[in-house]
Amino acid sequence: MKFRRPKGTKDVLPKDIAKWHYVERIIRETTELFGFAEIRTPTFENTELFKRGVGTDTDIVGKEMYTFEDKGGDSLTLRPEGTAPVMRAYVENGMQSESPIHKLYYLTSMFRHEKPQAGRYREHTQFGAEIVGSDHYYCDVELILLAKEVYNRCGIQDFRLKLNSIGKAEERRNYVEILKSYLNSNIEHLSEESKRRLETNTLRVLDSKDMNDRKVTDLAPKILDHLGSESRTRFDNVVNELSRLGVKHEVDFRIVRGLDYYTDTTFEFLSDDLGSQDALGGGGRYDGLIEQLGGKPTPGVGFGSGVERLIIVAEKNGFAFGEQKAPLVYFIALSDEARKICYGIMRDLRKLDVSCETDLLGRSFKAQMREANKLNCRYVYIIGDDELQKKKGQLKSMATGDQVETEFGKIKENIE
RNA sequence: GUGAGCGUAGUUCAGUUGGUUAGAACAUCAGAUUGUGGCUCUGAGGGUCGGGGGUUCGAAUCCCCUCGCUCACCCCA
Repeated sequence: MKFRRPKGTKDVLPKDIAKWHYVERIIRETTELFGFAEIRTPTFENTELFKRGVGTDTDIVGKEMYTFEDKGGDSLTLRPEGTAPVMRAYVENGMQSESPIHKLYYLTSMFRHEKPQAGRYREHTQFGAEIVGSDHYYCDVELILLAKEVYNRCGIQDFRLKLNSIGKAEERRNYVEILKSYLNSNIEHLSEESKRRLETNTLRVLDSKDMNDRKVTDLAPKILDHLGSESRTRFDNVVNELSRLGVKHEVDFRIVRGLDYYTDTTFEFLSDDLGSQDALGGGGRYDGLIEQLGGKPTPGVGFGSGVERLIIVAEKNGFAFGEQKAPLVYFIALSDEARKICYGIMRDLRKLDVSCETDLLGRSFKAQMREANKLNCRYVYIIGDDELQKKKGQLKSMATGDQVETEFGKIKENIE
């Protein structure tokens, strides 16, 4: 019997891990530079949280959740998205009474039962940031700036930023009625999927890729023309501020997002280096969510961004990730007695933060030299019978080939 | 859930109209005069040809079923 990893999951092997560490570091450093603090929530939550927060008509909740019953009969779900859990934690821990505003970020796995394809996994890593407690338009801008800065620092320059506003709940309800009647009058041109969606999640008809759907929606009434003055002003402020700060963007009425909690600003970052799944990240404002989860009415805005996709795009752009660090000194012992001496020297060096390792297979001298070379060690330290006698080993630089007799206790002084 | 393409050593791939013990490169390991890496040379290990069934004297090759992978639809990060 052969075991395979579950469909849609991945193994990150040692040869690729340096890449992940590097990107994770950029994400954390950049996000903290903007004054965000990390928050960690459980890998699974009560299923009801996502039904309530994300919405039962969404694809995520409707057909993509990993839901199971535990031994106590509770229905639990592996986190399919980051915002609802963070807001649950915000409310549950009374964070609003610590401070009127919180800037939070996360970097963790998300789980969705989808059919895997390029850039789409069943377990994927997302970093996201949320600003809770303020409805100031600059919050929206700040988050966009943060995402942009992370992308830039990963060598990604040529992504597209698309923006839209879907207004406040009531404005959207009114608009949806207008859109519905327009779509109904053109229903014979719509795809089957869009016909179904027309009733369940009308806005989503707008982001259909179907050519015929697009012909219909191109001429559909636009939500931006149906916003109240407050929403309209906020949207104009966001757009103008982005322009003023030199952030390229385009307004696109199709950016409606698939989660129910969004209000007002919505945005997506798209890349051409990603095949069919072209979203690098996306987000928006969710002013009703916290109330929905039982908290006091509190505004919030956030985004999520796929780390696998970020790495894919960075790689395509030839980004130089760091390399795995090689041990500095490789110890070669030519006898059992010499080996014991090595173990002691290595213990002492490691206390001094000098990285070192030695052969664990009892291999030949030549094989050990080869190993040191393959690992890219800067030095080898050789102890044979002569060296045991003199209590001085041979410290050899792999780059120059130079070799100097060095006392057992004086290796650190003779390297670097 | 729907559709298309692809499954041969660890990896990337060859494999002639079905015909002997299924190959190469890279990788791995070992050796090339006594205790010195990279380059080179020599050699070794490693495959139930995704799995099952069928046709045939004979199947990696033909047929059927099945599983897996990949990409697209869908959806999103």
